[in-house]
Amino acid sequence: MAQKTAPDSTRRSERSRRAIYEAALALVGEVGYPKMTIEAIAARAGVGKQTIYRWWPSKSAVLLDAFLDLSEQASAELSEKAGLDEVATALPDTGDLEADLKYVLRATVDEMTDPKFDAPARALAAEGVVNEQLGAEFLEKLLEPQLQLYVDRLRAGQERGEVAAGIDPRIALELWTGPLAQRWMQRTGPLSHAYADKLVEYALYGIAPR
Amino acid sequence: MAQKTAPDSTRRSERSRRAIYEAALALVGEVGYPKMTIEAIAARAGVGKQTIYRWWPSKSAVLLDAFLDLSEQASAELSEKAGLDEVATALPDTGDLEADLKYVLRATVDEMTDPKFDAPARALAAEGVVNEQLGAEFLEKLLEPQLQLYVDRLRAGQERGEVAAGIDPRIALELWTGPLAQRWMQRTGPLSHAYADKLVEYALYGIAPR
Amino acid sequence: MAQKTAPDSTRRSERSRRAIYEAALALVGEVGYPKMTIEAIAARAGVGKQTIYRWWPSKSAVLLDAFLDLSEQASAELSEKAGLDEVATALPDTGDLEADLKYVLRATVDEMTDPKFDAPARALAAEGVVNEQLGAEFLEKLLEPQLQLYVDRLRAGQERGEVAAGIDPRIALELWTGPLAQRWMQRTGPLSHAYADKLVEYALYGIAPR
Amino acid sequence: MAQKTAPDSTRRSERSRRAIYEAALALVGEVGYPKMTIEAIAARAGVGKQTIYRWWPSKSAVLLDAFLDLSEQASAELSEKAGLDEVATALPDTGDLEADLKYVLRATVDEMTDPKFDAPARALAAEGVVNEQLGAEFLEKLLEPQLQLYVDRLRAGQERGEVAAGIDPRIALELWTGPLAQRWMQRTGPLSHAYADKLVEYALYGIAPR
DNA sequence: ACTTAAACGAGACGGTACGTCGAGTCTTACC
DNA sequence: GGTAAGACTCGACGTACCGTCTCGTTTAAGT
Repeated sequence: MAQKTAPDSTRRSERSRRAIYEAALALVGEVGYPKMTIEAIAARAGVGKQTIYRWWPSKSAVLLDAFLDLSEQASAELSEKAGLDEVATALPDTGDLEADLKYVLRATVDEMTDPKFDAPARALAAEGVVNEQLGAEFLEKLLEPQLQLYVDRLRAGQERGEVAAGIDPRIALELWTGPLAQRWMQRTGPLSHAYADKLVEYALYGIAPR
Repeated sequence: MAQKTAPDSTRRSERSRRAIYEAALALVGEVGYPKMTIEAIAARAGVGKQTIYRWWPSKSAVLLDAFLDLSEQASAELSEKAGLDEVATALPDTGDLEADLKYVLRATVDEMTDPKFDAPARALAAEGVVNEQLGAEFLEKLLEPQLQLYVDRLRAGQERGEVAAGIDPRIALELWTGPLAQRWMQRTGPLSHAYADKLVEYALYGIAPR
Repeated sequence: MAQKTAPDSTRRSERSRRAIYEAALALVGEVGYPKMTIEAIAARAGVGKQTIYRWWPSKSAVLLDAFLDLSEQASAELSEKAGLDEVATALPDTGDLEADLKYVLRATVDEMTDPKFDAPARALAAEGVVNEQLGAEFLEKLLEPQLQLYVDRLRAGQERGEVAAGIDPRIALELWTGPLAQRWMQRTGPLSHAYADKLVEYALYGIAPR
Repeated sequence: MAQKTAPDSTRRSERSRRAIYEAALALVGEVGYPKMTIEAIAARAGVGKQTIYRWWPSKSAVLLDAFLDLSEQASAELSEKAGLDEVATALPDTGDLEADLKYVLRATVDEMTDPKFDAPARALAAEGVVNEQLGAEFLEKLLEPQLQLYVDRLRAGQERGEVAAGIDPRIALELWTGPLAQRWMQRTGPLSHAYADKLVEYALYGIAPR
């Protein structure tokens, strides 16, 4: 079942790939997603259109890869600053779930607020809402790994009695990721550290009188 | 601050307006948002393109109005079926917050699952993520009124002691709207009545051991 | 065989008619024939589009009437200046054909050079080349009467022996009108009094050695 | 003074160029110049609109090139039929100017009467009346070369005493080209061989009694 | 080091949709 | 009933990108 003579990735030009990522990210920030056209990316990257079409099926796929690349770099840098040899692979676990969650959510708020991430991330999120295939990839490569960290931390908490035994971690984590995502995507309210803190508290202790 | 000789809305063709709404909703369902072009809407509605451009600035604006119209009709029908003279303007309040919320959230899940609503709503939600202006209008005209119902119900609950006094209703309601929105938009998990129920329970009582 | 309820010309607005003529002539001069649109004429004349469509079938017809009106006014003025009670209805006949023709052709050159006449006349001439119906009307109402004057003068000349007996006046006159028309329409050379004089001489005496 | 990144003519599609010429000529004949739209040409030629806009600035320019191409082909064919290796580059010169002119003018009348040439030629002539730029090109590329042939023949005649010494050939030739052009463009009378003959006679010997 | 095939830049191509303009028709309100 | 105003359907405009397809020109692997 031969592809249309699939390209030989060993001979791929790294130079072009990087230039395309940079062009895509720059354009989505400067002129917005709809005007981030394949032609514009090619022109800005000094690359032939065919080179883009050879390696990606659509402009959203280009942007997704560019953004994944950006994220990797960013988390590598972050880990480096923290003096680590490797990228962090788990949430902090000080034994105080509330504090740990607040710490992480504040960082998430900061990232959502950073314009460098905001433009491409919004574009991808939006595309994913409507384009199931891209949404799945976005979910799998970006969201899921992050959500899994919460699952792990919650399970650890459960073992230690920080979290009630019957709780499904997969649903529990949505008590804060959901609201954050909604405020970010639909702008239903401001994103702040104070808000993040409140979310954690409400999620942990509920809104009914104890 | 004169527009470009704004059109005279008293002479507007009601016939065309309705045909445009129907065409837009049908197309977004049948071929998806990207292929729901202005030309296709015009052709299907038997209308000149100019008639669309005269009254709306973009295809997303057309779809928004079409969807608002659809929502109005739908809620009018719903109220009628329920034997009411007017459209429902508040959440049920039986004195049992948990039950009331579950009832409403189950209905919300059903709506999110209804393909008639799904396609246009997704398209608008996606557009709103990226297009701040449209997002604001979507929020103001559709989301906000619904969120306000929760605020009202929660305040009533607070007075009656169903909800802790210090709770900010505006944040509290996100404990369930956020997760639902996220599952719907980002497909992070299935949308079911059982899920809705769990959300309400977690939100009310928290995930920490009581 | 009723027309589409033919308009009642007795109730026609003279005011509008004049305004339309002025607008058409002004526009054809200022922006050229292709941009002399019905909408532009209506707007400039402060007139509804329908008023134009009621009385004329096309923009070329409007321009033709406007130009005929202009010509009438112009020749009326001319006659007035010459101290005549009526419009001139014949070429001068001093008994010297060569002198008479030179006099008339010089005047024709002057008119062709006058920018007030040039723009609309060119537009109409061009339209007439391609649009047989308009061409016929242009010929009948404008050209033919002028050509007839030459026929009359030539016949008078023939009786007096100024013109050879066997000559067909209808063809003879084209020896100067043809070249003038060509230089004007196709810009094959400059239009000047000297050129007009030469034409008359060549036409009268031929180019072969006598 | 760089154009807007002028296209690379070495990579131009010959196939498309020919198809466009054929479509333009066919359309101008079938539906007339005003309905010979760029879109119709593109559709008929099986070509994208952009391919037309890339190489020509307007539909009149397309038609001019198509017509020039047609003329070249036609005169090539003509020469071939006459058993010549090259295209004829001069008028016949038998020593009898009258006969030579009559021969050529009869051929001109035939061409003006041929519907294959008539439609595009009229359209171009009309456009040239109003559009100075196109008129100049029409003149330079089509008319001028033909007129020059007369100049050459007349000068030869002058040397041989067929034409009076003082005659300006550039004006003399208009004695027949002007009338022919006028009859063709303005339909002031029928175009026939007899008419052509008369024109030559009048032009050579004048209309005054000898 | 040389050959050679694939990736590359460039950009012309057949298309689709854009947003605008004007044509010609129709309706409304005014005089 | 003619008129000014202007909304309507329709079709073409000229532009922007799409995704495909040549063109030479690098460039890197395998001799």
